[in-house]
Amino acid sequence: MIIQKPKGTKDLLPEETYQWQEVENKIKKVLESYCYKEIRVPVFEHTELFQRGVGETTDVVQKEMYTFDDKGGRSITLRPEGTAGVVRAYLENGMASKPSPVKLWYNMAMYRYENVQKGRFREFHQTGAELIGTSSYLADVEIILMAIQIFKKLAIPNITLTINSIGCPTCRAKYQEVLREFFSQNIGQYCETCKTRFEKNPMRILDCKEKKCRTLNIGAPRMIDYLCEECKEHFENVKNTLTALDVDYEIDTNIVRGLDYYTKTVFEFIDNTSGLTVLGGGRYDGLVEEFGGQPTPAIGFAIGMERLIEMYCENHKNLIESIPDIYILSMEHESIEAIRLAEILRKEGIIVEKDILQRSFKAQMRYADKIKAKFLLVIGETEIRNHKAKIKNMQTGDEIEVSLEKDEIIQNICH
RNA sequence: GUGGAUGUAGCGUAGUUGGUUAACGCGUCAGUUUGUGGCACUGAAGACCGUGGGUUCGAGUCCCAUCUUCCACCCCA
Repeated sequence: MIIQKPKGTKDLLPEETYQWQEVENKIKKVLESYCYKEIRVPVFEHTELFQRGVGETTDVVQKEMYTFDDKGGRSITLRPEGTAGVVRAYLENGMASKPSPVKLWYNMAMYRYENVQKGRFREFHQTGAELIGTSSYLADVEIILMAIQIFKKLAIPNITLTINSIGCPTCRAKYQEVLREFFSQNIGQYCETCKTRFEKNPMRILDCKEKKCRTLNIGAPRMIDYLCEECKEHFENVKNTLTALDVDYEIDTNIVRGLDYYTKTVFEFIDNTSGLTVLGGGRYDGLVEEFGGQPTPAIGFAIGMERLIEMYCENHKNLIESIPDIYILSMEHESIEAIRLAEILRKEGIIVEKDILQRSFKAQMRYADKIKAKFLLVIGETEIRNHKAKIKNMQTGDEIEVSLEKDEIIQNICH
């Protein structure tokens, strides 16, 4: 083996591809039932889009982007997430003047230069939804409900919905001051990364996994206690409505999303078995404006497809693959007739396999069996002369004589 | 970026204290004489033992480096 696939990438073999399609189709049905429309945007964008959208200080932008100069000297980046590109497309294509709200969904590959581990790849896929043009808590509720429906549709158990509010820029700035003050008391005892976080983004310290930091964090001020009136009311409305709708959720005041554009409501769906986040999302009321549009509130989420499918397959072992309806067995003298018949049947939507290796009769029989062909038709000299042949049911071994007419053949293999 | 484990035919494995043509199972292909598969039997193809150095008369077996895969930190979906 001279060349192997780049680190963090995956080949999807036919078996898995069918599994993916199954999951993708189910998700699509849910999304479309909420009137979301599919959008596809470029794999690469100008680097600046992500720097401004995702945020200069985030890890994603600072150390995880696939960035390069193209031959024209432009700085290009492989998308590390979907929202920035979708919002860019929304503005660039004048979708702001479509009836509001604009509801979009996507299923796209993402690229992040990270170290590979469980549920983490350098090329991975996200299916996401973006709801642009409403600040109402009803939007938050709808998008969370839609996420829940996806898990229901896929019959995936054992997930927890956690929500939090990280406020708007105004109240968050105030909170960060308070937080800095709290941390400054014994910042010396924190781990090294937390010390740099203290300067860059103190909220991240809350998310630290180090034991000593965790204990130091006890009693830290919580964002939700510092929300401004508007943010507070919004969050209350979201919570109350979810409760009224019998939605189970937990409030996790430590959820700090890694992308800078989030505001107000943020939420995650956690796989209780692996502890990984399979779906994450939140409001991003400032992003459209950041990209030069009119101030436009929006909310969205993204599902980690590799993680989701991993969960799905634990509960669904059934394999779907396309197997031939019929195998046409013929020797070389009759190959023209066999090809003609195969073409006619395929035109009718029948899945047909036939010999293209010029194998012996017996080898063809064996092959038909191995590929699990449902029926078998032998075309030989006598069959062509009499315009009649036997269709064999490969499971039962029964044979029925039919004329070599497509209708009669189809009739006998479709039921 | 840091730390730990891993790497032998398509897949799963065996390879004894370093010693001649690297073994087995599954799979693949072909055959077991008249046009009917699944079983069984026979045979074949397929591995420069992840890669590159080094030690040695001699390395899949020892040493170093590097890459991959897996796991943890970090971060995220």
